[in-house]
Amino acid sequence: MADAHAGRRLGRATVYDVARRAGVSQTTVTHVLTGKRPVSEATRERVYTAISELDFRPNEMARALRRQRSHSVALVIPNIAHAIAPMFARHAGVRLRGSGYQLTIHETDGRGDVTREVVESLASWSVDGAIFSGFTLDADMVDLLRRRGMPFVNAGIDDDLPHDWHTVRLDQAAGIRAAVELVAGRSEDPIAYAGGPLGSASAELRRSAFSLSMADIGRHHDDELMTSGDYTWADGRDAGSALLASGRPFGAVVCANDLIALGVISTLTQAGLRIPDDVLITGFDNIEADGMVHPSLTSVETFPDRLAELSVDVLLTAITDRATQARAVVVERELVRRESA
Amino acid sequence: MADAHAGRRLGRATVYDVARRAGVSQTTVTHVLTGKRPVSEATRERVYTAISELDFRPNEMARALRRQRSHSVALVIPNIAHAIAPMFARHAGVRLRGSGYQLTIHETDGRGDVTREVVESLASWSVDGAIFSGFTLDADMVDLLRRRGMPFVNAGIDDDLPHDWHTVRLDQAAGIRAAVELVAGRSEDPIAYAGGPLGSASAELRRSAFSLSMADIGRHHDDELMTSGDYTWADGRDAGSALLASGRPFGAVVCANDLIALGVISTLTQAGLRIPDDVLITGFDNIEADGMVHPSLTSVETFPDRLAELSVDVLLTAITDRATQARAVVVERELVRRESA
DNA sequence: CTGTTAGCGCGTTCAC
DNA sequence: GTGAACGCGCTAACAG
Repeated sequence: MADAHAGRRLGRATVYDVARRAGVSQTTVTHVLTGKRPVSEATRERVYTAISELDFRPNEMARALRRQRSHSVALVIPNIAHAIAPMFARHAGVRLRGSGYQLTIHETDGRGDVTREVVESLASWSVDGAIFSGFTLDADMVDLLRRRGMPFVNAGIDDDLPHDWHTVRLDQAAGIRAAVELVAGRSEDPIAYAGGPLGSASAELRRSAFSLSMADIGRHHDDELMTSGDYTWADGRDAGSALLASGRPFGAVVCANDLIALGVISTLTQAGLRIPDDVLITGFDNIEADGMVHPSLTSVETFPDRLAELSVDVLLTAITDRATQARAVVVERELVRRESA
Repeated sequence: MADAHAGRRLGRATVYDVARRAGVSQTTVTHVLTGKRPVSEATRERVYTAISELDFRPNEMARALRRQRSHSVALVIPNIAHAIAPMFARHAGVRLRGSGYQLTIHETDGRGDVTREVVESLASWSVDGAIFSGFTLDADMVDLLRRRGMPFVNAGIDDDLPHDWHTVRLDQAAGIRAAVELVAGRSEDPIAYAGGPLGSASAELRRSAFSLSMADIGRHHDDELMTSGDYTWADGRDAGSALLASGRPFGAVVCANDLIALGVISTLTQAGLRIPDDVLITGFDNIEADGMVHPSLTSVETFPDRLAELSVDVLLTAITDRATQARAVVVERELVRRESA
């Protein structure tokens, strides 16, 4: 009988080649590979030998086409080089590989149109699910994802709205509260707040967490001692100047992130104030630089590893069991004490 | 006549659906999509209408299977969260998307066995080519890549050996030389060197670049004023202590990287020395923290964007024209002057 | 426990 | 300028 497959073999061995060499059918080879049905010990043995002799590897594209899923998960983020994104990506990747999945990374630059385009493309790549991290999905996008039947989780979001999709939140408020309690316990003087940009959900949340925490511990906050600006070192310097210019005395500055804190320290130090003797400073994010500056910066740690692992776990559950109700997980934050407070 | 394809449509529209709706054949739809053969204006119009009406998107897995290439390239790195890796990944991704490619990232933790496994898997994903960054490929791996017919480029390597494959090197020596010349022009006192780990190719290269540069400008280097240690802040602190303990006077410390430099500054400052008045300090890598410390750190910049773009360009050329001779590109480095020197 | 057969959705001959 | 038909390599009914 003519061999329909003979004479191919330009590149790598196929299941068919393995089957022929092992003297079995393609089906059997597949089932040795996937373990989806029992194969006799002897046959399996022969198949494995053939596989290693031919240096066979299943073609993942063919698999994905056939199965309609690629055993890969997408991470969709604004910027892979930003803040905790690299750590998040790293830990998510490790966790996923542990479960037999591959991670692909897609940047959006924070643009909605790009995000939409990415989502559309994910479906055509047979991606099994997606993790959206570092921003909150809008209703349109959620709708699109659902229409495409793509399981997803929205991770690292820092608003405090209720959402009816899987979320893994960062507990902003708890971090700020810990910082407030720390400095309040160490200084009777007024406590200042160097905040993030007005209008940013995350910044507003941190700001109100500050006010609430102050009220909770019976301390009055002074609006003159609250600044706002971008999450940058330069704006942190400005914040420091503004606080000094206010003429109000203050014994501590709780900052909305580390870059701002470092800027504040820079200004105050230049003005002759000593940290932490004259003013206590706390940051937020616990970036690498915190331990390398003088004074080293007390900061609120986000756990990118926990965040990533929880996100992956939630997603994998959603992939396996598409009917699960929307889960909302919260990742705690923790104060890392250093010299500045 | 029975329609063999009728009744499917569980998920997304296929070329066949588009063809039927536009009243043409699959073939024509494909050719409208790929532009690989002329299609009359009228037909094309009808096809496009059908495409948008059905919200059609080609299934990338089917394409990849058919074409034996996925229009994607792999970035293989030890650790996505390390040093310039995030920036590299970002710029490589942007550049690739600009050319219609998708980037996938694969971490190896610096382990040879993982690297090998990754390479094997790349072939089965029909990846078009690979960028290996942050380490030098060994002969075995190169051999494997060639057997698999996978175009690749080895980027961000910092040894100075000749290689017969596509490379994009970092010019270590030029950066060190610039630092030496800068501090030599500003201080007549002996120049110290705080180096990286003994035995690391990169560290050895930087160290010898230091010695050579010193010789070139007619300055004698003192072995007592040369330290070694890991590329960490802690080891930088030790380096600073060692230099002080040597009892030799020195007017500058050229450091093998920024973390070491920040550690050195930390120690020297604590010992009462003023930077840059008493001692000039230079770093290497130009990390984000450099601009946020006091004094801010003069450092040697690596251009991750240039490195990434050149790597992509070399790779794409190799993919297009597999016969090109091994290319060796060098990315310059540049001194960024700040307060410390 | 094993084999036969029919596609997954597309690109690409070969024919007209 | 357009179609019919085949197969990329694999998995999954269906059969025995």
